[in-house]
Amino acid sequence: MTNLFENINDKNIEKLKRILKANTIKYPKNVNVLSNVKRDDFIALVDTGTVQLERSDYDGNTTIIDTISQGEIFGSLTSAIKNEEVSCITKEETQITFIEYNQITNDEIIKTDSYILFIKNLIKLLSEQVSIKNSRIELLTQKTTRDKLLEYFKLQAGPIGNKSFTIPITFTELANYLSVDRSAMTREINYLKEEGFIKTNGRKITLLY
Amino acid sequence: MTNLFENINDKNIEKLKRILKANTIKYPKNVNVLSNVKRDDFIALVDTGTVQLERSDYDGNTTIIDTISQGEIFGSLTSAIKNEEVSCITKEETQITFIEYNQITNDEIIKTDSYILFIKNLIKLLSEQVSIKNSRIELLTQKTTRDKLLEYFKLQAGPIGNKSFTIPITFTELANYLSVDRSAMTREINYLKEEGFIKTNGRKITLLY
DNA sequence: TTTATTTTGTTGCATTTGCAACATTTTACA
DNA sequence: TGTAAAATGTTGCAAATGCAACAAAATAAA
Repeated sequence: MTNLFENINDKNIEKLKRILKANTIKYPKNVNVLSNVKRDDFIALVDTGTVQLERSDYDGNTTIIDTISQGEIFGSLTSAIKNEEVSCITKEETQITFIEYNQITNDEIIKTDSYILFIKNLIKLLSEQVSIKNSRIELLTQKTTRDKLLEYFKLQAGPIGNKSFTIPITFTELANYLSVDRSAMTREINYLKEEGFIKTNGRKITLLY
Repeated sequence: MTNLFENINDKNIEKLKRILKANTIKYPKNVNVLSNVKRDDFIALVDTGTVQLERSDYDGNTTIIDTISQGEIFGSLTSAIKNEEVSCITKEETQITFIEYNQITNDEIIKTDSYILFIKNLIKLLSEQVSIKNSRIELLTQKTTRDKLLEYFKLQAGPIGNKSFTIPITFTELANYLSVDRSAMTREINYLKEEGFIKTNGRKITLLY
């Protein structure tokens, strides 16, 4: 995942932030960030920490739409956060830098040396977001839990097709990510084991096909 | 939806395209575009027509990952098209302009007058793509077909909350978009009608709540 | 206009899945 | 280290859903 200030040295990062009128704020754990920032179109960069875009159903269930980690961006331009039911919660102590969309092409910034690099990073970052979301859509459009799991395993195995890998999230989070019931997912994993498709050891999965 | 060359006059568009070494190709209906373009990272702009990113299952089922219309972009940076099973099919006669990612910041282009406008459009376009995909993810993560439909209706009703609207796609396409079985979706729509939640007249939906 | 193609409507049935309601294990943290 | 919180494991059951297999209606194409 590309970092917004990749290949730019600290001094120039500070300069860019100043000219962009970037606003850096530190939040404690479990705070709704959006309540503070429902203003203009902006890009929010997670400097440190993690935030999650969550939707709460009428019956209290929570679905995670997106998890944004260090170096990644979110914002009113990219998110369905105009939607009131979506909230943006810090999962740990998190520092966020806000940049107004209109500042990205202000008169001063476009004369700055590291501007081109910054723009290139931003475009790459956004492109990666689209790509990641396409992957998730591919998972979510699978009809059965089994198909979702097998497709997820295929993604984890990577283009080389490793037979063994450790999933980077808990099974509870995976169920949420795939939008299936956790117990039903566990059951399906057991079926896959019984039928000899996979072996598991904690979060380590080994494909047997 | 923002157009990549919005607010740029024809003469400057031509100039930009030339400096970007943009490559414009015309395709007939029902052609796989990607077979021609598996090279470097690129952005593909649909000048006219429509293309669809599709995934074909082992058992022949087709799921539409994305539909790209006039003025919109797709490309190896944004799509999961590195994945071999995803193909990109023209749905009508379609003209596409290809721009290599690295050209977006070439030496000549950054001195061009309309460059800033172009970059701003590109960033906005990419942001909109992320937003659209977030919406679809919101739909797909709904647990039941009923919830998917109601959420889709809510999106169609818009922020003002119109009670009546005509869905812009066929029910067959909607079922595909929501990743549910079409006949099961029809059944659920009937239940919604019986229970007095909605009225329908062809593709016109009226919300009664 | 006639023909072909696509979309829509309908229903029975087997399967999948969510849900509830637990026990158990692991991890986080005071 | 002890305790609270989170994650994992398990199972019965009702409900939701995919699938197959049609017929009919609406559109598009020749």
